[in-house]
Amino acid sequence: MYRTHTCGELRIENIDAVVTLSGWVQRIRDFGGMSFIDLRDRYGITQLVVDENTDEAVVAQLNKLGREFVIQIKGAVRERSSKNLNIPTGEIEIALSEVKVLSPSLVPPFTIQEDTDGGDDLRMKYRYLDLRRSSVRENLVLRSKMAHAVRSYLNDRDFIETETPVLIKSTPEGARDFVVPSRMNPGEFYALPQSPQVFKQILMVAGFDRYYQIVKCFRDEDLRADRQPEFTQIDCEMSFVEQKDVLETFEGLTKHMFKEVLNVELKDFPWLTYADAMEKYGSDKPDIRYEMLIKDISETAKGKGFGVFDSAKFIGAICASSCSEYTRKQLDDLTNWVKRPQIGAKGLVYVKCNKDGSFKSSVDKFYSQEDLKQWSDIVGAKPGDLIFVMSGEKDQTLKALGELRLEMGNQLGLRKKGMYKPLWVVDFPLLEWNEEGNRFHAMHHPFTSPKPEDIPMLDTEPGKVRANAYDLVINGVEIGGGSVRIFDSELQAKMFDKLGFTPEQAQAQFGFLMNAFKYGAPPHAGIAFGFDRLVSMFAGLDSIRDVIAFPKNNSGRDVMIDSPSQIAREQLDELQLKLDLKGSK
RNA sequence: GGUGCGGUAGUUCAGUUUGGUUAGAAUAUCGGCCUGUCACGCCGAGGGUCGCGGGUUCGAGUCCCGUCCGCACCGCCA
Repeated sequence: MYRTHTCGELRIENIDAVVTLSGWVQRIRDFGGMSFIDLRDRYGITQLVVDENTDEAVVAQLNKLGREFVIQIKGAVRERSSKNLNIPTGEIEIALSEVKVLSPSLVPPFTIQEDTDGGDDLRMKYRYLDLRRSSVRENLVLRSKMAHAVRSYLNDRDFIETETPVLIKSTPEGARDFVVPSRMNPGEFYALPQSPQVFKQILMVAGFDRYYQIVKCFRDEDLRADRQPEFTQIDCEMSFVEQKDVLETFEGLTKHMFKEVLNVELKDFPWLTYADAMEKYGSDKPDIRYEMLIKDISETAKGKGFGVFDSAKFIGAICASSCSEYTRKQLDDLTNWVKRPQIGAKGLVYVKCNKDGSFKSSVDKFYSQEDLKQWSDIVGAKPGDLIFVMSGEKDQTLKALGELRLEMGNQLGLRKKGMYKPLWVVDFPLLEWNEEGNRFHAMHHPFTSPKPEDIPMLDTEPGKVRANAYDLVINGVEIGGGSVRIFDSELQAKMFDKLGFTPEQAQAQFGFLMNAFKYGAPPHAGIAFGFDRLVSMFAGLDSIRDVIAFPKNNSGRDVMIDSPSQIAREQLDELQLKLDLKGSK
């Protein structure tokens, strides 16, 4: 028997018990005449003690121990003479009577403790050591709890958890696919799913009525702190429902998770149309923990002789509270910040609303105090506030103001951790124009149903057609999205036509789905949540890497197992594949 | 594909702006002392391809060019 107790278990009640423990040596504190060893496992740390009463054979073995050795020990539980009330086991210690090394350890390349000295790269290479640290482990425990909360909520509501295949078919729409060659079908490839989308819709045709799956999805696109090539979705679909039914169910799921896991009670989620989100926040995933709304001041700002504004399609402003004392340097820094290529603004106009009620702006030459007062009224500025104005093409300007709004939110500490403000963004456009392909792309995916009242516009103004598509946004993070689906094969065929598919292409790519729709498809709708993002939000982290046991780095590499890697010539031969690498490697 | 920041003891970093003696600190490791620590303490030791390649210079961790790697972001992500 390796242990009678875990290292997090023993308390003052266990005094005098003779116990066996196993775990890792966290640290040895050697006082010459006596020594303390912290023994660690997943459950906690228990202090072992060696003193003048300890058997000499045991004392002799101490010299051989080092950090991260796995040992098994036996000893009597006793009360500490000097207690540590910071840890649950801090009132007791084990007087060692036996020590056995189960497995020695090399000196680890970084310290296994809360504030590790290891950098990200090194931690990933030795992820098995990094995972021994309690904070990383706790993130994964949190993840497990959240998955449990998802399953209990959905199981209670008659959802059926169903697995869908991972080796599927490549499609040209959307993200790049990861592809897998098929040995038995030379020259042909599977693709890994970007989402189980078509399978869950077919499960609805099959009459499953309510489906869910916590499932890996794959996209061969560049990575970010919140984007991994393989990631996990809570994927769901429901039959005989309308948009509001889906939103209700998954607002309920979200509230359930917050309550069960974080003990946070969320209020009902507001709805915001995509159009309003863009107008007010310059983003389709607004952070509504704070106001600072974008206001249109085009009317009052034009026609005063300031050429930049006079020629602009749109002039927008936001108001930063209590920032009128911003220095020249701070304003210059912000101006440079919005001029970076990532934002791409041409410039930034400011208006300081001085505490005495006067105004000082970077465009005083063109605008009177009365003009500036008008702007300040529109944005609702008070004396002591600072107004930022940007102009240009409407969509670009709104987005730039949205970025500035987020930056000011950061600077002013308005984006508070531990405060959660969810909302539904609804009525997304069905299509968006793609300059590169010179055609419309589905904004959500090609199975999304247009709003019935907008269907006539499909032929006249496709860009204006709204979809029954929705996103769940929390604190400016897109947590999930979904839509009411098309369940009519005719309308689905029309959608493919609008997306530039020939009937033959549509049939080849998605014929199985349109055929399925010909055999009695129920109205259905669904949603998928990005599980990793949700876990990282619950953990208070900005990156999803620390809530994934074995994440990939910025270049899509797993530095621990060193993948991707080359494969043997024999494997290529078996697949009848030949490499033709362009650059040198 | 693009922009920015970074790469110096096992590790995390300082040193680079303004080129100049033997490249430092903390921590880790090893040795010594220590009976109540829990980030133990004290004393000592070892430990460096300054990412790599080229250039400028009497002299390069420091300046220039190239390149590789890491991180963040833009593009991309239906």
